[in-house]
Amino acid sequence: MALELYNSMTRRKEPFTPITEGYVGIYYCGPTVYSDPHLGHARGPVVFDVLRRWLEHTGYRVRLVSNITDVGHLTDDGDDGEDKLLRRAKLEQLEPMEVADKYFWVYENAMSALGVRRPDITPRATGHITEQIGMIEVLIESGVAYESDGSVYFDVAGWEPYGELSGRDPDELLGGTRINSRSEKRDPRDFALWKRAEKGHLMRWPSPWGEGYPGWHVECSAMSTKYLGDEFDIHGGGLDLLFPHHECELAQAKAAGKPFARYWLHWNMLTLGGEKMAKSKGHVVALQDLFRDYDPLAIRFHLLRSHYRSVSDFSEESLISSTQGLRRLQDLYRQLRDRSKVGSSSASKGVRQGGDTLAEYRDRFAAAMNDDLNTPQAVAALFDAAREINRTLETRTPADYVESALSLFDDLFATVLGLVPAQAAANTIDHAVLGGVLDLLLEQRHQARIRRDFEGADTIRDRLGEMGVVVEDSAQGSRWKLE
RNA sequence: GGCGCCGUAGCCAAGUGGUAAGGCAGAGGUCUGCAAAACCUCCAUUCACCGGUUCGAAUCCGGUCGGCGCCUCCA
Repeated sequence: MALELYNSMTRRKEPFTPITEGYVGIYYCGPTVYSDPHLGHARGPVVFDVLRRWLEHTGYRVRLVSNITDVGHLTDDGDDGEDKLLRRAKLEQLEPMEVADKYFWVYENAMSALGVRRPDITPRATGHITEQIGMIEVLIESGVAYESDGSVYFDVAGWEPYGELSGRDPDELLGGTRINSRSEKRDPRDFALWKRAEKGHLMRWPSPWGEGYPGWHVECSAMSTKYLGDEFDIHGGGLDLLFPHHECELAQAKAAGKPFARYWLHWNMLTLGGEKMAKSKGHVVALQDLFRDYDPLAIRFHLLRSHYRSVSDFSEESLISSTQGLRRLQDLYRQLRDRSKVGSSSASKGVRQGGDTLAEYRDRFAAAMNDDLNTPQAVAALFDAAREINRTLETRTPADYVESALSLFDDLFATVLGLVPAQAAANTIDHAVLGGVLDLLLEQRHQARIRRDFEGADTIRDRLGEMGVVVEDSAQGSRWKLE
């Protein structure tokens, strides 16, 4: 079964066919870096990270581009709105670029903790002023943009398809728009491509229209097409960006003669107590705060346990339940690695396709992922696989079954969903000494148990437990693991 | 007002015409010196409510109630 994705443009699931066979170009809108990232900022990157991994797993070569907005946006639709970055800069007594850089790295580190692989390209708006100016010039030449007193606006009325993505009727947009008599816009619906920099405005660049700074929407049109071509496969973003941001991006790009994105993917909002997380209202859960109490990978897992197009209401209770569930899968993965190491250093590699009784789970996983990235169902398939594997491991342990199970979890759990801590791979080497010492202690404890010195055995277990080392006894002997 | 979405067990959450996935929590059991882990069993005759279509609906249509998003910056 082939991949289908829900395309916001057509409002349907569509079979995914890339422009160039075997290659996929993806762009999604990253954050404006002016304050600490919150949980809502994590959903898109995690979902697109999994999309990218799934595409790669199924044989595509992917180029993933995600921007960083480091030119703030206007805080209101008036001509004298204050820039978010500038406001923050004043608040923190910093250069605007200092603010952007500070929060860029906070964002980067948070995404990294969440197991999000870095995009292939992370373009910053301030690094692409030239491209943006170039695109604006094309739009002016085409007659769909006009200069007005040092600023440039897109002429919405002059672009017939406007509204095609969001399903909005341009004529009805007038209704709710405030009439501003002193506006330099010809039409209240027109949006800024370039803004004249007033005196004291810190971020400014020279342009054919005087010193100023780019409008918000144009950066994405310019940077996505620069790195992915005038037409590319997938454009993503939060549902809250559908209008006006993506509508405007699309209008600009098409008016400049670029076919632009073929599939538009929008992830839905995260809510807190039923209300959308919003920085402006302080109604957010900061990622840094969550990281103090929860494993970042559990947060990643939690995000994948709901479908990206559904609203997901966040609570610590639900995150705890995800933490528990993830632990079960990770424990099994660890055990499979241990068993594989012990049992089959020589015979393993070639045998795995022989007795793959777990193919059913791979198929279910694939079917779920191909169905518009239904990660909740994919995860469910893994839980079912885990139960069967655990059951089998209790009774008999054919070497190829262990290899087959490990292969399944390597591919789907570790590689595609990215739910294994990065250092796990290096664990065996880094912890060689630690492991040896722990094995020695467990041997001592085993001797104590044989003597029926349970007090002594329990002391070892308890002391290790205090250090974060969990000891588990089984028919095959005792195991330790780091919590 | 315009456009759109949602309401599934204690909690989280799939399923959008064929008779309710999965996770967490909970109960009982197996194993164990104990514990942990794991496994087994149980846990929604029912999908906000009312009508309709259909052999058959959580899924389609109409209505009611409740909640939310976008239309201004927003992941």
